[in-house]
Amino acid sequence: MKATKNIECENCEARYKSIFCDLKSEHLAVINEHKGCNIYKKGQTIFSEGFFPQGLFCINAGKIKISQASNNGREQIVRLTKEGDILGYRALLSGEKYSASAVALEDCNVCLIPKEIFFKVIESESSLSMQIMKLLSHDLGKAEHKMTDLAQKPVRERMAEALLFLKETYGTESDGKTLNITLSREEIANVVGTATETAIRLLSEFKTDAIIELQGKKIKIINSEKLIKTANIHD
Amino acid sequence: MKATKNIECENCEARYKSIFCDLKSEHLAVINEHKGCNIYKKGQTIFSEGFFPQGLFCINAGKIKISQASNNGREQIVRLTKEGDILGYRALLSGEKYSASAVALEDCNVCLIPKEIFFKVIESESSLSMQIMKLLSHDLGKAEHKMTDLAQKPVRERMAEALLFLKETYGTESDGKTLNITLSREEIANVVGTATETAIRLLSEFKTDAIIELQGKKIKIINSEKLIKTANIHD
DNA sequence: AAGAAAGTGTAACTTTTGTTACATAAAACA
DNA sequence: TGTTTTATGTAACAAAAGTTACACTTTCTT
Repeated sequence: MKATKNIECENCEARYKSIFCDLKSEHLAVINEHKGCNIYKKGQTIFSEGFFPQGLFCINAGKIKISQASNNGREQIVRLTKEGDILGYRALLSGEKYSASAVALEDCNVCLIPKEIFFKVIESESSLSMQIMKLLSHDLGKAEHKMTDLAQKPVRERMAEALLFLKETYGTESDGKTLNITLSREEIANVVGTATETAIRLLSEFKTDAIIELQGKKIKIINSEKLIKTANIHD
Repeated sequence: MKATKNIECENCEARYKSIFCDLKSEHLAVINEHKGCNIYKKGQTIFSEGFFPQGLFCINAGKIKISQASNNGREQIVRLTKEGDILGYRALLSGEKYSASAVALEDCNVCLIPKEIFFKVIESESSLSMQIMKLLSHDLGKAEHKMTDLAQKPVRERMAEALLFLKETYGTESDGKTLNITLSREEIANVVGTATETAIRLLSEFKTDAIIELQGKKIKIINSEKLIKTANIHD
């Protein structure tokens, strides 16, 4: 049961932050004509692991997690996205099934560009290909960095790094300190790659160490320097 | 001190397995004209983390590991490549520094296409962009899968999966069982993401369990089914 | 609004995996 | 060829992080 809320691509605020920011207006018009918009409520699934993609999703508003289920019951959050990001491109471009599922972290407005239209536009505008290659290769860098972290860093350091990553990705509220994203403890654990209990324990420790403050699900970073030090970031 | 060994792209055997297999001959000629070939001895570095790429490497012959150093002294092998693969594209396409280093696992013959030439060819042949996007998105899928494994699977399962991955990547010798790749125990540990001692212990266990046979650095898979079961592959 | 369900927090316990230490084997080198 | 260095193997031990268990909150449902 998805509600629809159509937005014209020409007027889409999110577009200016997206890979479509420099798209020729003729191509934008084609996309606008064929796209469909949907509202997803918090917790709703945008796409599921194992299915073939039918098109490319564009996020007009809202935050979305992309996660992989593993057969021990836990899940791993592999990417986090926000307005202006595209979604579902990995599977679409590799010609594979979705290797992960996308679930709304808050109410979202997401458009879908049919795959034929998307591929047509890609072919006719080589700068868009460049943008996408840039996006993919940046993602790959991030993923490989996280691989190394998971293989080598203790959970404490990864938790610190995850909080910094959340700040970088979603920014802060007007106080400049409170993370502008609400995740459950389980979801935080699934970003870090640890058990929920361990995530809770570490957040408590960070609080004791006066690195963060906790008010329900809200996390406020009160000592950035110490957090960076705790993350022990290499390079 | 790199020896050079020039090969014509037109006659390059490895090209048929590469992203350049369908390249128009006019573009191939441009690449051939500007490329440079080098021989790298086993253990030699092709590129190093932290430097900016000057072009795209094409592997004519030989196997190469791509690994990230972390500040605890250990390294993580993030990709393994062979003849027909390209090398250094992630950093080149994202416009970033190399996030990993490439080291020859055996004597290699590798060509370098200057970046200006490569980007020129990309722009004029959109099917090549498609190929590269496919490659990148496939890599990204692999990397995210490994992320999830590292976060969730015990070392034993990851070791089993790594052996299957080595078989898939490099194949076997004529007996159909002995892996066609020679890695030190430390390198195997760096693929799996564990300590060298743990890797050795697990290989011994697999031997005891009659899953593999060991003759020096050579690994022979004598019970594929059991290995797959041990890997506990999801999906 | 009351009860049920889900999420959070804390602690004790257990398992896994890394670390240390040392013996042996193989490879490099002089 | 003998010697040094490096790699491999094994075991005991320590530390990290997962699991279990349970109390307490918050949120959802009826």
